[in-house]
Amino acid sequence: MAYDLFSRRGVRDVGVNELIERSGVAKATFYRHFPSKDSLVLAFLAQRDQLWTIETIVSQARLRGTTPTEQLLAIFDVFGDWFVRDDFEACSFINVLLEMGPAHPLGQASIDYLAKIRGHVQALAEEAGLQRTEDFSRSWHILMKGSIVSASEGDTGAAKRAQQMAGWLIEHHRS
Amino acid sequence: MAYDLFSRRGVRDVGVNELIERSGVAKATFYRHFPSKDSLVLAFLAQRDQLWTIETIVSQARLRGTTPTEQLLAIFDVFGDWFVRDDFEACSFINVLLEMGPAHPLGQASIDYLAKIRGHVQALAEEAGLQRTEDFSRSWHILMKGSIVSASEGDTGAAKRAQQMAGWLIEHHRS
DNA sequence: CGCGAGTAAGACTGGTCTGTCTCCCTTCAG
DNA sequence: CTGAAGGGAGACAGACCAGTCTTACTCGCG
Repeated sequence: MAYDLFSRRGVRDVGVNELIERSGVAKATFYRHFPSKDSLVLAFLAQRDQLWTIETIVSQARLRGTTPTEQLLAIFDVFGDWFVRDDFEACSFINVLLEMGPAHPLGQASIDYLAKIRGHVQALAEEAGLQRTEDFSRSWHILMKGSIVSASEGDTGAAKRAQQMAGWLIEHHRS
Repeated sequence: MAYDLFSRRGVRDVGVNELIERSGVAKATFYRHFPSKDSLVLAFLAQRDQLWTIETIVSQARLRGTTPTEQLLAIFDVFGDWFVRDDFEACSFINVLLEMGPAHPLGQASIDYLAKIRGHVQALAEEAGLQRTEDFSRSWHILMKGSIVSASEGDTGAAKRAQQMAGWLIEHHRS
């Protein structure tokens, strides 16, 4: 409920009143469960990490490839399918970070979840036996985030483009 | 005035009342010049294109390199200097696009200005005699946008990383 | 039965937002 | 000198915001 509204329209555009009304819960009940709207947004970000990062991107990518290298590249296959969906809503972590700024607690939380994504990439890179996996995952993440922004602009081929550069990146981290 | 506030804190976070008060102009006067806040934001985006895209990124990059290829790569040298500035405020076009969505007029305008940036890259690629410059500029733009988001997260080395991948991209578009 | 916990509904507070309107002063042209 | 135009200051409207609180109702448990 709140997840769909927040991920589709952004955390700033959806007010507490609307959430209350749509979920059929009373306002006092809401504030008994969450001390503030920000704490609900924090819960949303945690749910986003679980549903999107872990259960969609990472697990899908692991399913689509047999070797760790294939699984890494498969991330952009998953992105390719995701970018053409009509309910494509970009990355909530990037959205919240840019909307609230890195100093805001919600921006900080977004930075942490983005670092977690980078951790998944780094783990796959380790499994693939690549060199300098910290640098690798940071470069890889640039491709992921850049392609997401390009997809927001309407470039549905952004995933393929990023995947090509990702292939070169893997090559340069083999030795 | 409005330019600094909008670019630093985002167009949604800065209200008309604050702009009025800081600029010492009367509210009626403001609304005589601009029919709505959105039209002021449109003017801001145009100014951002002029001051930042054209007069900072493009002209700086052209100054720092002698050949078109060097000038392309110099974009990320300019980014590197920009990322470490304490008043680094990311890319207003990306911010507005993600904040308002691609359907909103301001989101559309941001998409147009981002396409303009891609046009500058494509022109440099033409000068450098690269192949498939449309694809090239779209891939290049992924690196630009990805590194900006990474810089927002605090990765000050994002420009160097993007520049390395940009070098590989140039190589693959030579023939 | 009786009581307390939880909840729906929604009024309310104090603040914000965009945008309109009034009042009054200054400036400048004829 | 006079009158029109424009701008500063700010009240105001109407809508929204997050968050608090009151009222009335419905449960489950002893």
